[in-house]
This record gives sequence, structure tokens and C-alpha cells, in this order.
Amino acid sequence: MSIQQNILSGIQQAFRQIFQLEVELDKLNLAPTRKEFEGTYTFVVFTFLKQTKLSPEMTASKIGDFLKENCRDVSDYNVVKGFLNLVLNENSWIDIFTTLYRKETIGQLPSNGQKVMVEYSSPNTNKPLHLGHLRNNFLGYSVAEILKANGYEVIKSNLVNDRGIHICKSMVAYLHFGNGETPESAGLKGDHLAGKYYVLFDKTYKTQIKELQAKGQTEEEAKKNAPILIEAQDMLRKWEANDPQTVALWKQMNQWVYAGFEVTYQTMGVDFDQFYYESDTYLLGKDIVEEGLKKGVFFKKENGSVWVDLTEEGLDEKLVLRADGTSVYITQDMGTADLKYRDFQIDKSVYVVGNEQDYHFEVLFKIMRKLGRSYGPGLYHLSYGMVDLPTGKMKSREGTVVDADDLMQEMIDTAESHTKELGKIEGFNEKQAQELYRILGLGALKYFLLKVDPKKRMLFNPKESIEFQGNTGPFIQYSHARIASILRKADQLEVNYQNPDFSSMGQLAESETSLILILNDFEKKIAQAGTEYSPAIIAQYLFDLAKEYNRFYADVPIFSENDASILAFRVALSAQTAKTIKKGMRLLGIAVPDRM
RNA sequence: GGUCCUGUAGCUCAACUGGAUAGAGCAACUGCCUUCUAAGCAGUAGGUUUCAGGUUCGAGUCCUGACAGGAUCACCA
Repeated sequence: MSIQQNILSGIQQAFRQIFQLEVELDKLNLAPTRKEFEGTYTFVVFTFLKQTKLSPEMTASKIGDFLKENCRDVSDYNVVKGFLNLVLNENSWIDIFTTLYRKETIGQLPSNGQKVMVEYSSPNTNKPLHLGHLRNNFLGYSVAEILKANGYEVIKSNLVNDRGIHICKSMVAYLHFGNGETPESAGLKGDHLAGKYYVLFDKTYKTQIKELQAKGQTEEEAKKNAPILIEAQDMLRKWEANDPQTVALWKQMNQWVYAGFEVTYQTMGVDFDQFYYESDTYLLGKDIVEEGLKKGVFFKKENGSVWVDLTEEGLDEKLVLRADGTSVYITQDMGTADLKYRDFQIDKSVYVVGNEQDYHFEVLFKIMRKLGRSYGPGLYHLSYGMVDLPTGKMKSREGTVVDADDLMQEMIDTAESHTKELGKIEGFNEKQAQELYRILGLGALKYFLLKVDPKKRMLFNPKESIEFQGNTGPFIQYSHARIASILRKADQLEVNYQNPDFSSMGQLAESETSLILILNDFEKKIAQAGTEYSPAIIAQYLFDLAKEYNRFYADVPIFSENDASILAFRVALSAQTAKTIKKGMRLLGIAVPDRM
């Protein structure tokens, strides 16, 4: 970090002294030098040619000369066209590494005094979680961790969608076909039990539609008139009227579902600081409608419905309150946004929600900004693409989903058979072995879902998607286990790598300097992942790091090295890599084993 | 139809925000376990970055227009 800054300010001085030019530091940028050229950092001079009034080569050479003379970190340079390649001083490598190595905490930027809420998961309580939810939960949890590492105080929240017509559908089907079944009697997790009745509802609904059509109704009529749907609508009205029987059933079924979710969340390794329930929030927001009318942000149509005009922002008019005075979706979302602020005085608010709601959130955020909310500028929709299957889209009510519980278990089983195949379980007792399979299976799954840019839709092929080799979670976990093994041996041999003296170190191998360079990038990547809300950046970084370490591992011997200080240095380099991998993987919500 | 997102090797993804000869993994092929864990390493092969224009020293990246896939445009949630 400081070395780059040092070089940059050297370049700034070069401009001042050679060309009498004042260039701001943030206009200057160093890029890593491409492998085929000598050097570590490259400065591109093309942008400045108009002001230097010299050829690219001349400009670069002059700056290079100046740096070689005046900057202690630069020992040499070469120029290719307008590219100034800088070679770092041997001692600088050790300096960079020592600075990193001495830091107490790794991958934690100082507090910025800001509070951010990350809302994710947001399940419906009528069915179990599926593959799409896994992407949501892993993303949300990871982004929360990344924001913590960026110095935010983070509140993880979960807005549970526990009311509405879809919940009533499961309830109606249960009344019809349940016969008093419970999770215990059915041997099913509560969420799976509710999901079973949701599918049953849909089946019955479809049959009834066909029957009505056979009696001469159009498809559209039949869809409206199917008795079971009317029942569900009735039930929603009863629920809203607080009918004791309905509420009791609703509570009962929700309780089952929450117990089921709890297990799933535990396996996923995600958690929440704050739960919100739509049954509590669905009436919120009407006061904001009043406020908006007063402020002239909203307007009323003749029939009494309330609207916001966003045509100037390139959108259209959106309804915020129905003519009969009842809420729509966005009404309660406005209310919930304020509620979150009242509860926590947040500066920023991140919503992890699928990209089918892009438009909704654009509207919501524009409204809250127009209303002048202090947290308005800090609203962010972390929009992610759907997870598709080779067979097409997943649909809960048709039962064509990859269930979250099943998938995670399958991953753990695969990890187990893989590990046994490789014969790597000696020395593990049964409990340790099970823990390892869990770490590996979930690591593979989480890494797979997080390594892709969130906004891209992705294909999940159950047969092929999850690998244990190459750019995968287990590859990175394996690299960590390798290092842990080295550290065990170093401890055994009493190598002093905790407080080593590197002052007599000579020239480093190329694989060593490359590794230092990557290790040095960690905080930069954390910052980038934070501003872009993208775990994929961390995932990519960790893969590069692990790959580089494995290259070093194959390239350079450690314990057969005679020079004690070189040996200690290589162990220290390994230790630093392990720490970085562990912290980085934690940002992804992935654990790393010490042996595998 | 309007708006938004996406399009890079056979497949899954990168590309430091406009920089040099576009990089990894999987799959295929060739080597490397008597040495710190081979879930690894080294190598071969694979590309008109969907297409056509434009901007400039320089474009996968920015602009315009096509084409393809997806989402969305309810007094649904």
C-alpha cells in the first residue's frame, strides 16, 4: 500500500520537476506489469503526452530516470512504447511483506462510523427454501461480512413474508387434506409439510379449473371461480378480520415452518440480528402517503387513489394507495423503510432481492429520496439473477425445485465419498470426519454460488456444476490445509517465524514476489468488494491467491532450506497466506479445515 | 411495444473500471508422487469478445443501431 503511494508521489514529483506540471495523485494509477515484461508495476504515460509535449518513449524514460534516482523502492525500469515498467528494489519486497506480517488484524478496515442494514433471505412461510434462496442467503450473509470488514456496523435483517393469499393457499389445502397431520406424525420438517400442502393446493386448483372449463367456462372465468381459490380468498379476509380459528391455524402452521427454517439456516450458516414480519408491517406506510400528499410528492386521482409521478425520471406513474384506501406492496415497503430507520438510525440499507424486482426498488428508492429521507442516498438494491436448471425454471408450486435442504445434504454426501475415494480420512475420528464433510460440501456449494457476479443469471447443473477441483471452494480449502500442515511441522521444528529477522534476506524467487504482491492486494479487494457489494471479487481473489501459493509450494522448498532466515521467511509467507485465505473465506461464509 | 439486465474458448467464469499479444477452471491430450498433503504443479490445444458502424494514440470495456436470451411494465406480492 505505502509502496505504491510512495511510487505515485515520486511520479507526481517527476512531473513537477521535469515538466513543471501539477498532477493530482488520484489521476495517477499503477497497474501490475504483464508477465511477459520485466517489472512489477506499470505506469501508462499516454494520457499525459499533450502536456509533456514529448514522445511516449521520451516521457516514460525521463520519469523512469527520475524514479530510479529519487525513489528508493524503484531499482530499475524499462520502457515499451508508452508503458513504463518499474522494477522494485529487492529490499522493498521484504518491507512490503514485513508491514503486512506485523499487522495484528488482517482484512479489517477501520470503522467508518456508519450503520448499514442488509436485508436478505425474506422467505415465504408457505414452502421450504430452494436453490434460489441459497444464492440469496449466501449473498446476503457474505455482503454483510464484507461490509463489516469495510468498517461498517452491520445489522442483518430478515423480512419474513408470513401473510397473504399464498399463505392461505397452504392453509386451505391443509384444512381439506391435512387430517390433523403434524411434522412429527408426517416425519417431515415443518417447512416441507407446509410446502406439501402448497403443492396440493395447486394440484386441486388446476383440476377444478379443468372441471369448470369442461362445464363451459372460459379459462379466465374458471381461474377466478375455482372453489378452492375462493376459499383461500375468504380465508385471507378472515385472517385480516382477526378470526380466532383462522389466526390459530396460521400461527400453528407458521410455527412449524419457522422450526424448519431454523434448521435450514443453521446448516447454511447464516443468521440475523433482526426479524421483521409482514403480518406486522403490512399496514404501515399510510402515514407516508399522507406526508407525500402534503409535500406534493404524491397526487390524488378523482377516484381517490394516490399516485406518484415519476415520468420526469424516465419511469411512469405508480400507484401508492388504492382508491378504497388499502395498501399496495410499495406502501408497506415505504413504511418498512422508515421503520428500519427508526429502529436503528441506519445510514445505508441494502436489499438482497432477485432482479425481477428491479423496477419496484427503483420506484421505491426514488420515492424515499423525493421525500427527503436522510437514508435515501444509501438505499441499494443488490439485485441478483435467477438460478436456472438445465430443465428450465424452478417453480415451487409445481414441485420442480431443487430443495435447499436436499441439495446441501447431497453436497455433504458427495464430499464424503470424494474424501474417502482419495483415502484422506486416516487420523480423523467419526465426529471430525463428519465436520470435514460438512465444511467441504458447503464450501463447494457456497463458492460455486458466490464466485459469479451477482447480477448474472446462472445455470445450475446438479450433475456437473459442483466440482472439487480447479476454481472451487475445496481447492482453496485444500491450499489452507496444506499450509496448516507446514505450520504444524514448523512448530515441531521450533522454527521462529513469529518474530523473524529478514534483514539478511537476499534475492527472492519470482514465485515469492508474486505471492507478496497478491497478499498485499487483500485490503484493496475488500474495499472494492464493499463498494460493489460483490462477494465474487473476494472469491476470485482467493482463487488467484491459492493458485499462486500452490505455484510457490511446488517451486520452492521450505524445510530442506539450509539458511535459517530464508526458511523462516518461507514459513512466514505461508502463514500470512493461510491467514488471508481464512479471513477471505470467512467473508464468503466458508470455513477452512486444518487438515483434509 | 417501452424500460432494465445479460451476451467473451465446447462448457462455467475473469479481465485491476479505456491500456501492451483477452486470462483461469472444467472437459481433451502430455509430463511430474523415494522430497513440506497429487483435492496439487508444469505444459499442449482451444478466440473475428453476437454483428455493423462510431469516438481516439489505444475499445471486450464508452456511444449509436441491429440480433439473441431474460426480467419488468397490475387498484398482485
